[in-house]
Amino acid sequence: METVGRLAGVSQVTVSRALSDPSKVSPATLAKIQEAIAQTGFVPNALAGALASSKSMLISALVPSITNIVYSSMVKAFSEEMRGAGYQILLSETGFGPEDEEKLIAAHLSRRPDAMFLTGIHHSAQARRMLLGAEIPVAEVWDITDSPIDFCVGFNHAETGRAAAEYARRKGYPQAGVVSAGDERARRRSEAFAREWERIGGAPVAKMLFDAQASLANGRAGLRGLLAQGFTGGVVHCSSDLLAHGVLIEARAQGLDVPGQIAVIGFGDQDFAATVEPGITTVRVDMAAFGRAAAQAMLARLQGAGDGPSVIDLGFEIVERQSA
Amino acid sequence: METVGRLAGVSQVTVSRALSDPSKVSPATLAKIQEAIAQTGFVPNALAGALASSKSMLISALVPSITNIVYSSMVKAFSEEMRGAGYQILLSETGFGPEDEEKLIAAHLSRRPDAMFLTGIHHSAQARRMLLGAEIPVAEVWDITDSPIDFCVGFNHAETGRAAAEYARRKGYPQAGVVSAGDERARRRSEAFAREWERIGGAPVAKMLFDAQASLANGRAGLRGLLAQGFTGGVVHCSSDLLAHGVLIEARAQGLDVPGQIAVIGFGDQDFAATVEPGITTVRVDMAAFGRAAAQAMLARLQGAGDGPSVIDLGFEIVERQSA
DNA sequence: CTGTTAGCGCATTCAT
DNA sequence: ATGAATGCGCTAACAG
Repeated sequence: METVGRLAGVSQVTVSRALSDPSKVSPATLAKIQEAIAQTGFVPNALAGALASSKSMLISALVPSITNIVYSSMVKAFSEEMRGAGYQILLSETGFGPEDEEKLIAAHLSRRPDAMFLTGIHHSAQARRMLLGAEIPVAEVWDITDSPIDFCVGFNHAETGRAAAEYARRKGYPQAGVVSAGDERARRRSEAFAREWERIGGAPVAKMLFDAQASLANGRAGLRGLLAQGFTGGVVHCSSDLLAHGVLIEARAQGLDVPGQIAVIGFGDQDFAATVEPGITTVRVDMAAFGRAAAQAMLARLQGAGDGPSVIDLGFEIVERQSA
Repeated sequence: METVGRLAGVSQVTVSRALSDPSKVSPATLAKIQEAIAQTGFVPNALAGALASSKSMLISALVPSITNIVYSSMVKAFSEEMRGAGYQILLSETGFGPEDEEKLIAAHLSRRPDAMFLTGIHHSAQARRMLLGAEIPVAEVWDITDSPIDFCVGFNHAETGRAAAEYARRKGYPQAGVVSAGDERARRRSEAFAREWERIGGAPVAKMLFDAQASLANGRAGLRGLLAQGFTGGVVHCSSDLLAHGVLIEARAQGLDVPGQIAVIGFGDQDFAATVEPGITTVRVDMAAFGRAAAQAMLARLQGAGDGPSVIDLGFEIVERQSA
């Protein structure tokens, strides 16, 4: 800025002003400064700016996996919204489980983000302490709790399982099975389905619980596993649409009619759920909406507009298609 | 650090040393400092550190879309590798097209990243100038060119199309069609397929070129479009496995035999390509490998180990399955 | 092994 | 509308 200023015949402060609030500088000098910037190829140093102003315009975001469309579409919506307000996103993957998350949170906080986006509501005590100590807005997204660190945006996972169980019972399927991916929230949905199914009179539920992430291959293996357990037909509750699609493929490969012999309920309402044949009956949750809602609540806090609600439940809805 | 130092009975510098290189501090004071840190909940300010040392330990990464598994898996592999060396990733979406990319590059450079990860080889002149001016390692990934800004890691997109055409001709399919997504590289693959197919004696190629991203729905619409154009059967080259899967679904919905009436070639060898039925014949490119290779080359430059090769061609391979 | 002295490049007072 | 002075919290020499 010093150099640019000299070239424009003004001081460093004036250059700073021209950049942060052009209206505070006379049009004539503004023009000279802009020319000097163009000539020198000057790029302001945001590190120094952040240090001086203690506003980094940086938002930290931590998700379990960026290759998982559920999280990446949340982050996408979130960052588009935040970018509109001038913020950039420092994104990291935590994997599933709070161990490494703690180190990551520390690393992120050292960059003095203006706010933080976290996935889920389970964080180590130390992590909570650090977050509280940072005194910045913290969003916990994709799940809800009564005691968020700051605020949470999500829905009740167990409730989706119960709703699916009730739906399936109403349809009169003779048996039920679940196929579930390894993450904690997926398990909670599946467990809730099974428990509710049995509670309202269903026969004991066959289970295929994977440790790995959801994939088509696991969906196929899941149905094979259920059949091997003596599951002879009925409804299969899957912790994600991807698994549901895999079950569909395996059912067809085995010559089983869907939904006549095997009915399938997915989760997520990904775009392909409506496109495959038969269409997948599923639980719709609007991933992008979580990202947007988190961003809006965060921006409100960043702009000091009171604290707003601390629990934002966006709910879900069962979408009936042909698979169940 | 001042506060921590007072608590530990040492000066601020000693605290700095204890953090950056514990071996430069006596075990006794180190212990005292660590205790003081624990008591105060001190989190070092990486902004100040970066400003003072001109090493931000930050890597900028720009991808067209984070919800696209192709890019997100590249970034995933890249960031895992870079994180191992202590770097964090500042990630942004550029969308497709170099317009907004320029602004994003400027925004990223203002944070003084130690290096930059770019997708593709097409960047505005102004962007190139800024990047060159920043004097940092720049990786251009997922495509290759003879004149990278710094270095590139990718493969020849047109060549994949030509290889697919040759494969398809050898198989003797009577006609060919292409279904292509909107991005420039997808187009290049599709165009190369069509041109080569016709060059080596194939009949004129029917085309369905979408402006949008690939999706199952577009794959289905693509096959419908080809059939409407008078395509009566033969091979369909798709710019991605997702489109290929959509074509497969539509073919089945229309009662067309695969590969008897409709043969399908995809691109990418995503995990589902081997799982669906019939398995998708496709062009395998190892997304994670691009990320890793980019990271390794970047780390070498960051550690000043000469400049290394500036064009890293990781190639591709055709994977034959049942669909073609 | 530890402390002192200078900046890093800006934003933020307070002047003028 | 502009400038001078000060400090954000740290690292990098240089002493001792």
